[in-house]
Amino acid sequence: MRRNHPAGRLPEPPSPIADDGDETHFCRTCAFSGACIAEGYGKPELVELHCLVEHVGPFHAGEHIFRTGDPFRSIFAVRAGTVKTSMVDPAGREQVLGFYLPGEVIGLNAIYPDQFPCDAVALDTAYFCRFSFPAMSALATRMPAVQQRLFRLISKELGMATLLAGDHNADVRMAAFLTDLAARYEERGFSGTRFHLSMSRGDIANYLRLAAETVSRVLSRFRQQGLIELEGREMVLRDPERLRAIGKNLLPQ
Amino acid sequence: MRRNHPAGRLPEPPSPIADDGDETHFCRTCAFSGACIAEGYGKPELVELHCLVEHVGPFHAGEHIFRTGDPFRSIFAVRAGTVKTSMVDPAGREQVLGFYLPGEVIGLNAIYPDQFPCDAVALDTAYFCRFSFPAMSALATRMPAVQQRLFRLISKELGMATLLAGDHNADVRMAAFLTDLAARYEERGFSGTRFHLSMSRGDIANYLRLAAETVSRVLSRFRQQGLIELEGREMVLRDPERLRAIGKNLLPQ
DNA sequence: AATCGCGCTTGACGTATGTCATCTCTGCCG
DNA sequence: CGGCAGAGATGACATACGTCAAGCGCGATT
Repeated sequence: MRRNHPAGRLPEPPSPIADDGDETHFCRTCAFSGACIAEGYGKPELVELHCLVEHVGPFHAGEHIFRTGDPFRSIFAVRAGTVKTSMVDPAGREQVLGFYLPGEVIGLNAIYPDQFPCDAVALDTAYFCRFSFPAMSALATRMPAVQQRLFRLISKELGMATLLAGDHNADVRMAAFLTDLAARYEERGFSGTRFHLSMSRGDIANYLRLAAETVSRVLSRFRQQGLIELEGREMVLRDPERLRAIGKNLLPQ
Repeated sequence: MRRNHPAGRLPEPPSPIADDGDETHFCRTCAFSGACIAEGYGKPELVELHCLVEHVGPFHAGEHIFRTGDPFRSIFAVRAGTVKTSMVDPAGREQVLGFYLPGEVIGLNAIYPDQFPCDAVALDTAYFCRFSFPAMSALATRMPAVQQRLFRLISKELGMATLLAGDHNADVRMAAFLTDLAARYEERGFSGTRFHLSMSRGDIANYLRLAAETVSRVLSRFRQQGLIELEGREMVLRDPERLRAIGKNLLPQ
């Protein structure tokens, strides 16, 4: 069967990177930047927040940021690249928990068990800000905006996990996945209609609790229906509104 | 088909109630009691924690504790009774999010959206401690143990939601559900092998993302296999270890 | 006592999606 | 250049679970 787009590769999408921070300013897209803005720049606490940050990386595709069972000491904000978190269930099957883009935070689910309950693997070259969690907690007790930010980050992640746990068919899951990804790219200032999928079909399938073959079939059908353009891992959303409508049952609001 | 247990009703299980708290002591089973113990009793902050508690109830079966969209001002610790939380998706289908026993806390998923994303309904007569969340946050900034407790409570809920989102068959889901329920009853000092199911088969099915008929069939099979005894909603776990083994893929650790 | 409604169970059947197998394409490496 | 491995697409088939339907038991209402 012929592909329904003209010959030739799609143009390169912009590369998502959020590393515009320095010693005294956060990356604009960082999940913690709101804490600063809320308090006003220049406060002495801000300097402290920066002091407890450590820049780490690069991690290359396939490298672990942390592993299941590692003692929980830090959370990580993605500065550049994409991360997959996953756990291996007692039957030895991998379960993908999430994908994380620049500006997002990984490691929050380690607070309760006090050790990482999952692996985090770079899907492409990735850089991070590492925040010592004890230090951040201590800071949070003096800086209500930081505490608020942490509560909201965890609570938001809880909301996402809840939605994914719902009972939805393959089309809904796939459309919601694409819409969510697009919204997150857009939120961070990247294109919300044109992006690179850093993860394999198998990872997407696993994340959505589908078989890889089902993901292939749904994507093929979406392409036939003119909802998307897709060549390899280069994605163009041709009809974001219909995608949103299809996935609405699984989307917030 | 004949039931495989002798004639006559099962004996009444003990009624789960956790209301042994007073003005200066928390209920032993309360999720917040740890915060006190960690700090040592008698500190002035403890009195403050008690000051921001308001006892509410009774709510009778079917009554709402809060509704979707209500502004988020408080979280609730269950003192007695059982609660179901659920959201209605855009297609109008109910999705049960969880069941909460005495000592457990509801409302944490409202922090991020700043309004309740779900309904909370009493399944039997229920009493609560209501904690003003702003007051509790403020207290948390002065009392690291309270902050820690809140972080851990939300993070734990995140872990549970993640497990439920996994891809597991009906037997695994049902066995894990029963094992988890038993563990939570036991943790609070009630029998972990003999308890009353306050929720309908339909609610269980919805929570586990199965059809009510499937729940009936699985329970019937578990009964035939001698794993459980069940009459109406009175449950006896006859082989908790095998149930745990069946559900292990979905259980923490 | 008769009626009704609801929760629950059980059987028959349909279907969405998983599983297995094959094929293509691409990139990598000797 | 040839061979190989892995990702992805697609078709054929299997199955777990949902849906539909019938029937039972029990408590509430009249």
